[in-house]
Amino acid sequence: MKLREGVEWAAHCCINLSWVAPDKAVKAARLAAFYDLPAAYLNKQLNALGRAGIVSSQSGPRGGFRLGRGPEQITLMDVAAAIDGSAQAFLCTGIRHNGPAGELGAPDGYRTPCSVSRAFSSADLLWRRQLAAQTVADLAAEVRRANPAAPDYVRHWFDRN
Amino acid sequence: MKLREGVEWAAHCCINLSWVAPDKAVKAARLAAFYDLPAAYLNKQLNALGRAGIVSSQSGPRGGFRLGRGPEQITLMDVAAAIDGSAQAFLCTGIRHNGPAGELGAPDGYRTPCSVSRAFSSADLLWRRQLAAQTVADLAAEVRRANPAAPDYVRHWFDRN
DNA sequence: GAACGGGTACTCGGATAACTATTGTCCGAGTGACTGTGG
DNA sequence: CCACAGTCACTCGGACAATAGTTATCCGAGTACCCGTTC
Repeated sequence: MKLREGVEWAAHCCINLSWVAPDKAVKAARLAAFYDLPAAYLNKQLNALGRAGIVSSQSGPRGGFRLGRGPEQITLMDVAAAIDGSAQAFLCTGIRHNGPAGELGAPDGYRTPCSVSRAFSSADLLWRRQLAAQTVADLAAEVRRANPAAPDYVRHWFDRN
Repeated sequence: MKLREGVEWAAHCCINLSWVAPDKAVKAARLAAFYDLPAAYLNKQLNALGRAGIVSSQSGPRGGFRLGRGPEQITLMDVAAAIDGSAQAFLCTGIRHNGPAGELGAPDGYRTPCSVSRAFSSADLLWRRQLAAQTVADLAAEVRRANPAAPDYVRHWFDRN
């Protein structure tokens, strides 16, 4: 089980975007440069955030990305789902319906869902709840507590160019 | 984020193995036939379970697999870790140390762990706890509740050959 | 009749190949800003 | 001086390639059983 690397990038970018002036768009290349990331690929991830409404984008000169809504309205689950998809980790393929095992459920098939599937779903649910409980604003506040200079530093760095 | 398909197979096989006589080994081909799975590939997964001590294996005629310990001692987390690896879903690559972002932590580097990483770790922890709280014995009992005929059916089917 | 040794068939285990998904790159479409011209 | 049209440079967005990871297959190593032989 592995999350795509883009999730990390996207989360950090959201935090940074929460610190720049709301009316200022930051272009992908600039966001990438802050962490030495491949610009074109980060752009791809930001596209995904855009499709999910987490950021809004604008083409052309003075274009770029900005948060699509307040940072307290964006959860980590939103970000993870936008980049990595919202499918749950365990996909029940229903193997118990195949072969001799299928006879057990006859004649009307299994009625209750697979116990294995339910077990994993319950774990998934906790994972999702925990991510949904943490917003970009929360993370930004935490970063600020550990490093009070961060917001200003970020804002000014993105203001240049 | 996606778990390997083998996790599902392994979980079901563990449940089935919990129902056959403890001194009877079941060969991979037989376990596979029960669900119409590719035998050689399932064998690979069972190898992984063996390396983790979840099942014990024996070569040669009358060989096969059996549970390495009582089903109440095997958690779903054990199974998932054996097949899918125990690394957590979110791997912090520490991008904040790269490029201009790295200057923020200067001169002695960041001291507290990345807030994004911590957020995902907390979700991971809940996921793991939930899986670790459910044993193969629990799942087997649940299957039995939904379908009381299952244990006998399985035991007898695996007894033939 | 019992014990022993060799052969045989069977099953796991890891090495090898095919395939799918993720990661990375590139170029075209769209957009706003700038410049020069005319009123 | 102001308004306007044309041109240009810039940035996103999706199409295309490279790489890594997962899925599937195959053959060799090891093991217990069976059978024939010998004491």
